[in-house]
Amino acid sequence: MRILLPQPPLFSFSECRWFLDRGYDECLHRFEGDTIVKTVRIDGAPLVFAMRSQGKHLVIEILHGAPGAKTREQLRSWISGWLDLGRNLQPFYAQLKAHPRLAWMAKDFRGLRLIGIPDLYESLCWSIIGQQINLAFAYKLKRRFVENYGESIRVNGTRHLIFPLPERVMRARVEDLQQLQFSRQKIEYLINVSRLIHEGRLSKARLEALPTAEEKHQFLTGIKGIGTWTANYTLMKTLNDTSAIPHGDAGLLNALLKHKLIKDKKDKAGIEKTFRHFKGWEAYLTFYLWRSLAVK
DNA sequence: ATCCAGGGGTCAC
DNA sequence: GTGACCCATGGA
Repeated sequence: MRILLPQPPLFSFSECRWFLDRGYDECLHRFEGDTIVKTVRIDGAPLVFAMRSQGKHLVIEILHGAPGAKTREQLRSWISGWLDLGRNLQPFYAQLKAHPRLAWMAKDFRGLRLIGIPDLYESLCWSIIGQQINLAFAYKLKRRFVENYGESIRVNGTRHLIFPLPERVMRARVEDLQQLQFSRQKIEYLINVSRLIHEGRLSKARLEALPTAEEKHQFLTGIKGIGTWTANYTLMKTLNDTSAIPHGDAGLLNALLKHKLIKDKKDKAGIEKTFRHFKGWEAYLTFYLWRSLAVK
């Protein structure tokens, strides 16, 4: 009962693996050789799948979860969004190759896709958890969050963690989360977002229904704990908006400095000038710039 | 020891 | 609308 997904042009599983396997303590997926094993929720139900690249396809196997036709189709669609498989990267590569300082990335990172976080709740929680702290610590906090409030599923003797449901986090005790080294603000934001999602006042569908990026941005920043960085990060990672820029992002600024595209971190003109060459592909440029921090 | 982390809210001016 | 301050802790 395998699912086959054709690999689009300008897609490289090994390039995408860079992001998925960067050495951080990721608790929602892991690699076993060339195979990634990941947990997701499909219609709220936990599912564990394995995926590897084979020839011209991605081969997916469901290890846990109802393998019905509907689930398979939903998983296929989920993975397509996660790896941004439906995107034609040709225009982005044309712009990238024309850039005097960054053209090399088109060759060196060829086939790297914007790896997303299709689940809005997971995306917002991760943004809140990761705010202001270094990534190693952020992954530690995420693991504690998932281990304490999520579910765990055993497949062939291995334990797999499933991201928590908002209803559970909504009822979490502040003291318990403080024990896990969450700051009072992060706890407040997490519980509040959990409530909004659980009550249906905030959902991916509701967000997608808003006609413009500005309205989506406004809707998100109206929520406590979600500022301009998180709003744009969400548009980029969850709604696959290739025009979104996570303004103020530390990694983005460091990469722009590294490639001498800005003179300091307040150089708004330099930032604007750089992104002007990548209209419609700002999120991809950002993702490639993050990638560039890991080389040389 | 000091500064920065894949920020955001609050408050003073 | 801008800037100082706080949150909390880890890592370099």
